[in-house]
Amino acid sequence: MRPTLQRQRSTGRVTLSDVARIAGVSPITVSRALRGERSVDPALVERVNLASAQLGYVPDPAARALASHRSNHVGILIPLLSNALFVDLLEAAQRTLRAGGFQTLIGVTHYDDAQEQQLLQEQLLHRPAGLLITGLDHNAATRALMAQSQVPCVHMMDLPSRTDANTPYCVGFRQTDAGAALTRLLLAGGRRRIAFAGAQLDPRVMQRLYGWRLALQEHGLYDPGLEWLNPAASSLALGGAMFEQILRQDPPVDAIFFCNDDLAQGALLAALRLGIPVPQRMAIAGFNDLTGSDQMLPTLTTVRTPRAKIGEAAATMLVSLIRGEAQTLPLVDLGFEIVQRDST
Amino acid sequence: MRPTLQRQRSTGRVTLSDVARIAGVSPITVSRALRGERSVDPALVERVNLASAQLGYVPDPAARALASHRSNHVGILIPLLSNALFVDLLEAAQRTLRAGGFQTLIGVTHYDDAQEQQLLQEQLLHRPAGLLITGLDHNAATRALMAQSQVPCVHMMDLPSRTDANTPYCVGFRQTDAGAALTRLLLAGGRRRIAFAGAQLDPRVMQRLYGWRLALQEHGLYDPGLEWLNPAASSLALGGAMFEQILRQDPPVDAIFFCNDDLAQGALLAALRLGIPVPQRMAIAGFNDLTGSDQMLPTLTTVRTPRAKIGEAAATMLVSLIRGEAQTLPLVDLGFEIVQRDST
DNA sequence: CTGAAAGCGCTTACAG
DNA sequence: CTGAAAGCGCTTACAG
Repeated sequence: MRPTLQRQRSTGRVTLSDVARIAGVSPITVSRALRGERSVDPALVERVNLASAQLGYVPDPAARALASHRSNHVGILIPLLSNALFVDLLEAAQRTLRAGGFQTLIGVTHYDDAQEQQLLQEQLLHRPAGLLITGLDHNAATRALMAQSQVPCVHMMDLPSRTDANTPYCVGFRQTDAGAALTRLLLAGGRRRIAFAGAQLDPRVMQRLYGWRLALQEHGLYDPGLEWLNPAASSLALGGAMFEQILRQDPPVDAIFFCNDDLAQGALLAALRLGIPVPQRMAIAGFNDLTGSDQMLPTLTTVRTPRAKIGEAAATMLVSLIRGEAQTLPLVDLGFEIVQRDST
Repeated sequence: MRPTLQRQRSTGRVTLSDVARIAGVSPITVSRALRGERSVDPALVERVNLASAQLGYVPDPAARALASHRSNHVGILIPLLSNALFVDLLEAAQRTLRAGGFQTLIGVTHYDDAQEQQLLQEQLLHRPAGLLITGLDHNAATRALMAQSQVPCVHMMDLPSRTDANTPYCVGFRQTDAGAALTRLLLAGGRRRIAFAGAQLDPRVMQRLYGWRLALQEHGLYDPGLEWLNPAASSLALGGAMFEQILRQDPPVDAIFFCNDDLAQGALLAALRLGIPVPQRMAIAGFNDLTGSDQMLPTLTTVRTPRAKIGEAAATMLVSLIRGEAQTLPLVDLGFEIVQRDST
């Protein structure tokens, strides 16, 4: 016997053809049965499933992607991992997507348009089945990439101010309303000079700012001098520094609405350090209800945002878009909750 | 003319063959030139690069993975995203891997062996080029999967206690030494009854515990009653609760070594709430130097761990393993740094 | 409802 | 140093 000239490239991997052989059908039928395509004889589906389980068959994602021009990846784009908010969003989305059989590709944009575009481009190379992206504001290049790719996409966190025929799929809550609601709580508590302290200045912070502005204007208490905006990243240290600045303002401020809890926590610690009584001399409120806000001294009044629910609902919506299932509304408002504690 | 019977499946995508045609060489030569394989005429490489740039060619990762049995994915396994420690580790690793042209697949194990195994299995389906995994302790099934897969792997955070021929690739620092060093600092400050408060009880926490034990034994001050271990997840609230418990211990404790900064921060807040003077009545120390520890009142003494450096160095090591470059030592010790502040 | 053929876009294994 | 052929493991597009 001469040596076999067969070219050996096969890994020991179980393939579709192996399943087909055992089930006694063609490979295409196996493919269809396993993907749950209708129009396959239920009896054959049964045989295919049996053979597949018996052999421990698992489809090769690369082969599938190459043939179908669509992978089982879902790209997720978030601004930061250092804000617990986005970690909660991400974990919930990832859990839901995994359950649906998708692999997540995570891109951290650092609030940078160029990085966002670059990350999207890299994700698109993998022909993702879907995209989950934070926010509604993206530059033209990014929007063009998304549109060209034809990949289903759900936006998280923000909701458009008005709905029309072109409304993108989005799951979130109304940041402006939340900002206004928190401000009204402070007003109801008798505060008159309420400052807004914002960092990062991303679109969601700006929407909270608008909400705050609206609420003050309703009462004729708006003063541009009460806007303290710093483009630096949000942190405890920055919150402390902003608190000290605002404390020196004249006429005196009697409440501060920080755009994120870490700033507010930093302010609370600074107040402790300086011996400023909170809420007597100064009321302090935050946003997001992050870890530790209920442990501070005094405990922090804030807005609880439903980021885990948003991540889950956005992923669920995306999966049903990918599967081409009947879609309900493109816009899901998950609301928010004011959490009043001792700092106001 | 009869209609063309050509089957239309092509996307408008630029392929290797397009580049080959323009460059006037065979597709295989393009493939080799672009992958930087040596043994291609430099003049041809030049032509290929030109043609490739001109057409804006980008290789299809799925086709590449299918043909070569290796994707450009790198799997990363970390326990949690809710501990800032792992976020820093992840971000640094991901940045380095992206620069090397790899896509990361992130799996969050929640300190659960079954989840870890499941996530690894899913990642392995994608035939990753490499693996980055947290810690050295994994169950038999996980170890078997890693070994079978033959995928290069680097372990992060931990270092094995002894080195032998089978030492896995790892980048981290000696947790035991760090635990002992921090304890010795407390001893040097005159503390005699030093409690260890641990949560989560993962392998790294246990190593810190051993270090603490060693240091106390050196001074004949070890007492098993000083070990406060709680398997629950680490949090500010838990730190506060543990502080209150330990405070009531008799004979009284004069210092507490918390296994993670969030516990210590919670303890500091509880002390403030209860009016317990820190460090006079009780010294408090943490571990990791997380965000906010330098903002607390008093500021927190802790151990600064080089997680960003670990992520970067581990990724760099992995990339060179993937590329088959000459390897230096399989073990990289990045050390740690004691940060003495006002709480001790 | 089912299948034979072709193709997705690369790389491997040979050969020269 | 270079290439023609085959193959990776699936799915698409036709046809019946």
